[in-house]
Amino acid sequence: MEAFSSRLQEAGLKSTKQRDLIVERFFELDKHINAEELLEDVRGHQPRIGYATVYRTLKLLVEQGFALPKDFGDGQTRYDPIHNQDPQHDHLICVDCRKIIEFNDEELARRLHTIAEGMQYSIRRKKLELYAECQIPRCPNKLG
Amino acid sequence: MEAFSSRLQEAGLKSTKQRDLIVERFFELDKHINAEELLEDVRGHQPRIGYATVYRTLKLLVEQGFALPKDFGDGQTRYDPIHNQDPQHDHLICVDCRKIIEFNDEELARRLHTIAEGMQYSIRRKKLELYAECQIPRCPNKLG
DNA sequence: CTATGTGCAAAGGATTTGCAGGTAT
DNA sequence: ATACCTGCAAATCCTTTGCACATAG
Repeated sequence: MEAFSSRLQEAGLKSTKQRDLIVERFFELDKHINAEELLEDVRGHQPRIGYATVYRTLKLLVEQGFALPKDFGDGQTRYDPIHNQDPQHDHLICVDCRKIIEFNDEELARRLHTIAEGMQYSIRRKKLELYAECQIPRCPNKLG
Repeated sequence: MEAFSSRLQEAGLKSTKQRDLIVERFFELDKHINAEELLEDVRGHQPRIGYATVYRTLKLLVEQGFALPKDFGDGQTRYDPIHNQDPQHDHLICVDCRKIIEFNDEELARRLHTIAEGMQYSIRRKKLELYAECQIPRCPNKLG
């Protein structure tokens, strides 16, 4: 993503082949990935890349507003790529199979805005996760 | 809380003075506390209590449904006591002073229910946090 | 009695940092 | 040239575990 490259330049930071690869793969994979998974993927292209570089690049992406750290309660931080076209979505996590579904709801957004306003606050960002069970009997996603 | 004591007995677990103290203080303090803060408080009463006991007791409280672990992104797990009278609330976190405000909204709850239903899911639990900025000019809570 | 709990210290897992080279600009 | 980056390993932070002793039921 060239938006990221130009942001780097503005900040006086450098473009390196490791960093570029990590960022490229991060956006191509386009899922709620964690550092370990990203490292593994990236090592398929450049085997000598280390943990530190992946963590440092992810932190950079977060600082520059290209990724959002997420904690789904499994002990590791996952990172959600921000494609600047899409509005910020929420998540529904299946309690049975751990599938993560993204959603967006205008009415919900309006309500949250109203709630915050009522308390004299303006929302900067939010975290909304619904942990839910599939209603379909004998759902194919169900584990165990 | 005696509800907790009886739950312990049912599970064949024991009541000890450390455990009782930790649980008592946890509910008295009644805030989004982390293990370290709770340990510190409890050591004011029994200086020899160790980290492990606090962590083990908190885990017990969570397992038995008396506390909810929360991650507000500051690297530590905080625990929210569940007073069985109150319905499960959400949080608004001030991005300036980190104050945590609890809230409840019926219309919001209905909307979330509708959203999940539309995707063929039933909500088991949710995590909703609004990170927001105070609208009051020169808010006294503002840091820095 | 004997299963469960405690305190300590050591282990664990995820993430960060220090350092001695590398390498973009 | 000279910041900035990298890889490695060591360090750090929060949390869990192993173990020998203590204690509740």
